[in-house]
Amino acid sequence: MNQSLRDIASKADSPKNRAEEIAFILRDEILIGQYRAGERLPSERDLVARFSSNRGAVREATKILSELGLVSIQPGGARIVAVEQATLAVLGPLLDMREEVRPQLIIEFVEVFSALVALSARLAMSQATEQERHNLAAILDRFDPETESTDIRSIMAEFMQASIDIHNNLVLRLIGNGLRSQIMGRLDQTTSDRASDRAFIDAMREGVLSSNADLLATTVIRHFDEARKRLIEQAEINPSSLRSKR
Amino acid sequence: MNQSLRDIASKADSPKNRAEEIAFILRDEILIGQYRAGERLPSERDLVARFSSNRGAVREATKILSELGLVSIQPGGARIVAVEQATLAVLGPLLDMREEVRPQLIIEFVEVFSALVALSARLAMSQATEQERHNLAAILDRFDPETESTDIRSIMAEFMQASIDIHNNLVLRLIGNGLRSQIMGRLDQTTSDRASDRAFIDAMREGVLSSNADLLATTVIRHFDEARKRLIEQAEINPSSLRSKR
DNA sequence: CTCACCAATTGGTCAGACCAATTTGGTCTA
DNA sequence: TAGACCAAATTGGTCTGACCAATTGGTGAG
Repeated sequence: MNQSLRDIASKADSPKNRAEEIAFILRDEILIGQYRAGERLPSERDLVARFSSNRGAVREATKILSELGLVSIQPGGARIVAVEQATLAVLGPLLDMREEVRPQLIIEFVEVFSALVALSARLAMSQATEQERHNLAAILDRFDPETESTDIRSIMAEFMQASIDIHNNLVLRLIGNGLRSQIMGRLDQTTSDRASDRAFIDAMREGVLSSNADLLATTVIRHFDEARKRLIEQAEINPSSLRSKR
Repeated sequence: MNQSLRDIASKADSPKNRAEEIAFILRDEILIGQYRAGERLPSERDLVARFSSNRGAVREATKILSELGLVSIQPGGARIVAVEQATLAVLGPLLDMREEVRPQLIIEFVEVFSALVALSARLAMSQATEQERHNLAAILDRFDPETESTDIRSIMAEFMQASIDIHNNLVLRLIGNGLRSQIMGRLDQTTSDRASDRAFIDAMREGVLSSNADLLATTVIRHFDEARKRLIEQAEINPSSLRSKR
């Protein structure tokens, strides 16, 4: 099929103004490891010189980095903070730039995402109306193993959103927002086993219609666990060796 | 005991400069519902007049709001975005300001947190060394039902961090960062059943030492489910009526 | 009533200045 | 020599005022 799919869906964020342009460059340099944690960021005036800009724009840029949790700004100087201290918003850029950690990061994402989908499904089931359960099932019905265009990933994302709309857990919704904006369009089109996907969707459908929260949760967990294993195989490396890479 | 405990632990964020001061005021006004989603934020020049400041500071402030996902800035005007579209960073402020949604929000937090702790414990168990399991158990051992000072909540937080350090899942860590910074110091000191806490800690301890991931996960889930029910009772309202409050 | 057009408003960019706090590097002292 | 101390340079914080480009909203023509 369209082999440029993976090209279309990446490098999402384009700067809206000079400040963001500068911020993104600096962000990427930090994520790439050009500065080490604890080091000082060049002074605002130096950055002005480097980017041929003005302090206003540079200050807005550093403000963004500060919001991302990548730098800590104080009178006297701004210092780089460890990536581990940052916000979810660094996930996307990390996926875009650090090819080495990308496979591992995707695995880690799947681990977390599956738990959240399972939770969300469980919460939704505990209070969904007949109509709402029907709507959830309808989303799952969009899956068609014949056509390769129906991406099971987008269906899961939609299912997640729909279930969040039901239980309306704000915390889960905000986390979902963060994950979605960081991951959407950055995942490769991995070929998956359509038959097992079919079985998975069917199991979920049954769980939804019978309002069986436990069945749903375990189904989700199991499926994503398989997906995770597949990813690990694709990466052709064992997970424990990857763990310490970062 | 010290009755001012709950006073000490709240209203965490204090502005570091004029820009943050302005940003926080506007953020709170938005969260309080003073502007409706879709409405326009006052123009930068108007805000300058209102806060007797300058455009530089005001622009930095709106930049912060934009990073929080609370406003969308475009040439021609900035518009307020629905809270549901925002970042985890609005959780804390919401807890501080909206007393009506506070109980519900805490319940929602517990629902999500428990799932994440369970996941984190499971992941940690899958690759923890003998030493690491021992360290986890040591954290649990800090719990002492006699002294009221040992807060089971802080122990859980520490356990979460320690387990994250083991499996080193960056996605989970970043989410954990966000939740921690928003919740830390904003939860009331609720009295819990020390006996059941003791049983919970013991069960976790056993799960950790025997490296029984499933036992750990179900233990965590069950405990937090009880905590959730207790919270609902304390709120003296039934959850379904609360759900639609927002 | 609709649409094209124009003027006002708004955000984006820029230059330059001063203040207050921190940092730095040298000096003096024990 | 090691540490305390102090002064100068650096750095972020604040402020002013100006111009540009895009959007917006009202006006007038059709």
